Parts: sequence; C-alpha cells; structure tokens
Amino acid sequence: MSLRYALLALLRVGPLSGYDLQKQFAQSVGHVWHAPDSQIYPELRKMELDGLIEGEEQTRGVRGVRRVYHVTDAGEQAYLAWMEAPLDYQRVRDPAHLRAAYLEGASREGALRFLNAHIAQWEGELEQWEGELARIDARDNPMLVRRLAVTPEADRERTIAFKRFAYEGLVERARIEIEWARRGLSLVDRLDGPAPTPPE
Amino acid sequence: MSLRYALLALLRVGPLSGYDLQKQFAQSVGHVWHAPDSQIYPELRKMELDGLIEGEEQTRGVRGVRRVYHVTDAGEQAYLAWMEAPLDYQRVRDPAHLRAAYLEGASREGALRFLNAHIAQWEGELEQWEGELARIDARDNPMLVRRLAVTPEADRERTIAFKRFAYEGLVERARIEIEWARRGLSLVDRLDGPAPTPPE
DNA sequence: TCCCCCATGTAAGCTGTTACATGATTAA
DNA sequence: TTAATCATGTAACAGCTTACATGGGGGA
Repeated sequence: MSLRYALLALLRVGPLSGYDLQKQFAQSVGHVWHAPDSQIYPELRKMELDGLIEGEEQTRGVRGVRRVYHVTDAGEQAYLAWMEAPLDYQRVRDPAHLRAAYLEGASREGALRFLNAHIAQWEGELEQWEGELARIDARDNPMLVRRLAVTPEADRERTIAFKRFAYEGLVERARIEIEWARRGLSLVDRLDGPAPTPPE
Repeated sequence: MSLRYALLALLRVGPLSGYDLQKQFAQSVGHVWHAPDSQIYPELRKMELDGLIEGEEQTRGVRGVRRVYHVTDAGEQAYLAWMEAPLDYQRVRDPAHLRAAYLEGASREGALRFLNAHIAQWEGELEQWEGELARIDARDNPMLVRRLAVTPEADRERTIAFKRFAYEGLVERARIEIEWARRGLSLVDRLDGPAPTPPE
C-alpha cells in the first residue's frame, strides 16, 4: 500500500501526468520505493477510482492525449492520515543474510563471488543515495525545488532536514553492508587461505 | 525463489516432516527468511513435484498420517548450484525511509510515534538476532547441533564462522536502524522543541 | 523518412498474506 | 473429557515482475 502514498507525496507538490510522474518518481521517491511504470499507471487509475486523485485529459498535438492528475481533498486527507498511522513492517526476508548463514555450502570461489557482488550491489545504492544527499544540499532536485517553492518559509528547514535524515540513514545502511561483506572476504581468506587472484 | 533453498538448507541436515520443518524453520532460518506454514506446506509439495525432495507417508497412531521429506540428489545439486549462483537483489522498497523522507507532512506527535515504533521494531529484531548469536556460541540451537553432528570435523569451524558472520551483520543492521531513529528523535526535538512527555 | 521520446497501458505468472478449515493424538 | 499440540492444508486477495503491445509527436 505504500506505492500510492509515494505517488501522493509527489502529486501533492503539483499536478503531473502519469508519464511525468513516472519520470520524477525514478529520481526522487523511487530511491526509497521502486516502482516500474507498469505498476504506476494502473495504480493511478485505482487511486482515481478511490477518489484520491483526479485526472484531466489534455490534448497533445492533434490527436495525442495525456491525463494530468491532481490530488483531491480526500487524497490529501488520506496522505496525512497515513503519515500519522503506524507503519506495517514486513517480515524479514533477506536473501543475502540467508545465503551468508549457510555459506559453508558454497565453494571458496562461490563465497567470494557472493561477497563481491554484495559489495558491488551496495556500492551502487550508496552512490545513488550519496548523490541524492548532495542534490538535497545543493537544492538541485527538480521535485525538491518545486516542493520548497510551495512550502511556507517556516517549514522549509523541516522539509530539508527530514529529507537529509532519511538519506543519511540509507547511506549508513549501505556502508555497513559493504563493511560487513568486506569482513566476509577476510573471513574466507582466514578459513580457506588467501585468494589466488585477489579481487580488484 | 529463496524459500525452497531455505527449506533445503534445513532438510539437508536430515529428514523432517512438514510440521517439524515448520517448527525448526521458525527458530533457525526463519530469522532471516520468514515463511508461514500456509506457504511451507504447498512449497514442499511443489518441491516434491520438481524432484528436489521426496516424502514418505508415515502412520501416526491409528489413522494419523505425516509426510517425512528428505532431499534427493537433484535437490542437493540444486541447492549447491544456488549457492554458486548470483543472488537476485530485490529493488529497494523501504516504507520506513519513505516515510522519513516526507516526515514534514506528519505532526510532531506522529513523527515521534513513527520513530519510537521504528526503534521498538528493530529492538525486537535485535533481541532475536543477539539471542541467536548467543545460541550459536553456546551450540544451543537444535538444528545447528544436528548440522554439526553430520559435518566433518574439518568443516565445523567454517559452518560456525559463517553462521556467526551472518547474524553479526543482522545485529549491526538493527543497531544502526535504532541509532538512526534516535537521531531522528533528537532532530524532532531540535525542530519542534522538546516533547512534553518524553518517551520512556 | 526515420528515430527517439512521449504516453499509456495489458496479461500472465509468481510470491506472499490473511483467514479459514479439518481432523487426529496425547497428556492432564 | 477437554485442551493442547500434532498435522496438513485451501481460498481469496494483494502486490510485484516481466514481457508484450500500441501509437502519436517532433526534430534531423
């Protein structure tokens, strides 16, 4: 159910078409909640049915059409209610730690491949999130700029502070995943002797 | 697809009925990969159809029946192949950091509730994982003891070491989540003034 | 005229959740 | 005899993935 609130968070800033929304999504809230366009378009339709948003058809050229959505009062209230409500935490389902817990079943090479892939995976995420932190500080994200433009001066610090806070948490998480996997590499070396071809 | 490998990891130690498996699951691999029994029983049936395991019907009392499963050669090979194969990482979908990033939309009370619930959530996980770490060190987990009993002496250190490694990672993760949320509490205090009723 | 971007979806399938359903055995 | 535990499921639904499908607009 988080997807619709992620979409509302963006739409609250101002009306957007499904396409624009999906583009903005990828470079803002998509950093914490991924969704492909094949999920976004139907969800927007459902949200409209539920009265959270309304879409207006706009013509584009001669025969092109696009739907521009805006948040209704009911949508605004649903968003604020979600913000006050407890989150439902998913039960843990962590493939990397599952594999790590039974890594004695892998060959030394398999273990090293796994750990290096884990490092690469989280270095990728880290780069994304550090980039976003830098863009927050530089006020260099289009959605954030639009949001700040419609935010009363008194609330801007708050808005920025929470955004920084969220991304700082993500960055720290990526860092400990990387450190953990590096310790795993050392562990494999200790248990099985050093690798013949050291990983770059 | 991880569930079947989690189940294979347990069954490889020795044959178990669906019921026993499900009980052992909850206190071992279930710490990293949750699954309810309503998912385990059908999955076992599917794994049998796929030839990874075989079940034998045993009578229990006069008319009771239970199926005891063991891993086939094909199952063993599928498990080892999975251990060597790259993991597929799920795209990020993190409700807590999603909410944190837009926490300016919450009231001060809502923000505090969210952060305190986050702390409580991860303290619960932390307790589980620290408990499991202690049980690993004390050789006090039934499945681990059975596993070590069928593991050649030379591989026991490896088995223990990887299990510790996995749970250490989980413990660290829980700790930084808690620290992060505590910093969030301070941030709310700084932005909105201290809470009238400080959280216990 | 061709290609890239704009624009919006559908369909099949898998995984997981929640709730419900059923009956047997065993110990108090 | 009653309750706990053993034992095994089914059904409906939600959410997400992957692949496929279609066509218009605008610039080189």
